Amino acid sequence: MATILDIAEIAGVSKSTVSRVFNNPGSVHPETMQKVMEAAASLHYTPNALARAMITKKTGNIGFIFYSSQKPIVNNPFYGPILESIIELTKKESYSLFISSDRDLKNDSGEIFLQKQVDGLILVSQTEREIAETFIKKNIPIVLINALLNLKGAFCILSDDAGGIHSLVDHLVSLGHREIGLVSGRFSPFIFNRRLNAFLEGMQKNRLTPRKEFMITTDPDIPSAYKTVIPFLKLKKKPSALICTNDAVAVGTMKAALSLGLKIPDDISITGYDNSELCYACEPPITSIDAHPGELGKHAVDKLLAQINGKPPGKRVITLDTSLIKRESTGIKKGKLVKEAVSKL
Amino acid sequence: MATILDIAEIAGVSKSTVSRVFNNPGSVHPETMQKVMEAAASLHYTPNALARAMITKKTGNIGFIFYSSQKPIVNNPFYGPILESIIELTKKESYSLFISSDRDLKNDSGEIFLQKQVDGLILVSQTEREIAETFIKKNIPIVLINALLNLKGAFCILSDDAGGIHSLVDHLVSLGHREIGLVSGRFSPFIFNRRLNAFLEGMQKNRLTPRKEFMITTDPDIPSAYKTVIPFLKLKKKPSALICTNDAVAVGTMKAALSLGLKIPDDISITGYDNSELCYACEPPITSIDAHPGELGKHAVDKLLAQINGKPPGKRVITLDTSLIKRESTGIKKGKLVKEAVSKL
DNA sequence: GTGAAAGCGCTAACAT
DNA sequence: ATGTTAGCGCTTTCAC
Repeated sequence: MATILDIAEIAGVSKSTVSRVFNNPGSVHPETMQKVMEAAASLHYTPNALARAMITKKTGNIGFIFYSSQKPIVNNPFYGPILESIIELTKKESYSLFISSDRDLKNDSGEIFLQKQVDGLILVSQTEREIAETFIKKNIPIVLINALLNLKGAFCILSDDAGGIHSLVDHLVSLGHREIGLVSGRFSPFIFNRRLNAFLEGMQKNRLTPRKEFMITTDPDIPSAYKTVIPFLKLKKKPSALICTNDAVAVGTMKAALSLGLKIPDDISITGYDNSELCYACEPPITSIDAHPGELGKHAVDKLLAQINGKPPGKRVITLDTSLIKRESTGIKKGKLVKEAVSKL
Repeated sequence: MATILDIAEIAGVSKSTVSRVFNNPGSVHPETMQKVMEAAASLHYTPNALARAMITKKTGNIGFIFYSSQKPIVNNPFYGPILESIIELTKKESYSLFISSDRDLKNDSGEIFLQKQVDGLILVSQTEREIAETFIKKNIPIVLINALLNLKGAFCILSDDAGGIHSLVDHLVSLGHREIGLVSGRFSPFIFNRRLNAFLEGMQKNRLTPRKEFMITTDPDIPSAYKTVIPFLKLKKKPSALICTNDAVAVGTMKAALSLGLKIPDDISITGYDNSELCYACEPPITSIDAHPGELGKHAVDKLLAQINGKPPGKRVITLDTSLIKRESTGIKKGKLVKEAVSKL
């Protein structure tokens, strides 16, 4: 592998001049520059990013760290699009992206340990306070997505889960539903609880009493949701609408309902969350919440780069709005309430 | 940030000894080792991976390079799971994973240029011969996934697309179908053509003549497929079965058929490819091909690490089998052929 | 078993 | 505008 010394020799200049050609071209005589460029090309020279980073203390790397218990991170309707947008945006700013799990942040003895050199970190999903503190202390900028830490230097990008769930409850209520259930997917505790509490709040705001029997929990994939929900749907007493905390759960729930001969939305309305492809792959298409994951990624990258570049990073906590996407899985509640509901529309 | 020099001072030894403690613990007196470890702990020492890599010429990094035109790479039913498995496996081997697009491999003047230091690269989807050659020449091991290059040192992991498509054709033929169409998603030319040719071959093997009017092309997402396929399905003369080159295309096609009042599989059988969640999210569930993307990732990592560690990497080209997953979107062809078909089953 | 010294490839003062 | 020098943090001979 060619080095600047090889180039310097061929071009008949010192290695500092070669270095300048690449880092501060303005300060070099055009003719010298020409010679250096030619020499570099002839050697197929590639600068050694390591050596450069050692001096500049800038690696040009950003770490994307995910919560290891969040098993499918790439094939996740929420985190996948976030990662996709972060890849895109960091690339645009000429940063490279390192992917690893939070478990790799600790060495064998459990101490927090940054294996790789990075200029900043984006920590996604559940994040331990200790991890965040360690990096802040080491002056490595961090941004958290979907985690909230009351810690100076811990910039948090959140989605307005409460708003999302509220808009679903309101939507269902406006359709005449009073008995609304919740099918919660087992996500990180943070999100799990955020959505659960939002549901309780949303019901309360509408002067409705959430019933414990109408709140169930499942692994957040289609087959699990299907299995979990079948016995529940066989019960005599069941809600006229179900809010599922993500689309996979909604699909499983819907399939279960259909298999039991229930009509959707006539017999039961169902909503999802994430607004993934699943929503319009199934029949009927599912009403869902678009959390704009790409936007979350964008804000995270912006805040991280601001910190790295010493610019004012702005507010420490940002919560992004969600959008309600109405589809055919939700409809007017059958029965005596129909008229009232219609008048509300 | 603490360095080995700081530790050396506290422990009262030379920095070489400190270095040895971390790299060759056997060669150090237990007592000395103890002192060094304590000093390191007290300083929350983290080795500088950059400095180490500069000397050892091993970065512990692997690059995952994707074809930039392959836009959704993370949220892709085929490449997503590959990435997921590669993240998992490289992590297990204590490597870090760098993600970037093939476009970042070239500098402004179009020269191939490795911005980051890596021990090896996994190049996914379409890969330019020139890129592969450059890295091989620089002695950086590479493995290609879903690309075939006749080039010494270019290890290729392929999925048996032909086998997959053939098993679909055979399956449909066994159900009595004779008029089979193809809805091709616009993927990379390599995969596009592989599946197209496999279709032609598969038909031929069954002594059937593929008809050009029954072969259409679409962008590989649900809404595009839906739109593309509607006018086609309105034609009088149409096939009794359609092979779609991925699940999203199949879902779009199925939705279009259903919207036109066609019954599936009674009026038309439809197959997908990828065996993603979409297959069982829709109604009826879609017959598809599982290409075992996780296995592709595993083979890629294995071959790459073998090269990196100087072990025999084995065969240069590996083609992995696929599995046919039968579901309810395919059924016996209606009409006079039913009896014959049933007898074949 | 340990220390001294050299050097990985590069940048960044400091000169000139 | 260019060359000289020092040094980033670490590993690795080579002595002892």
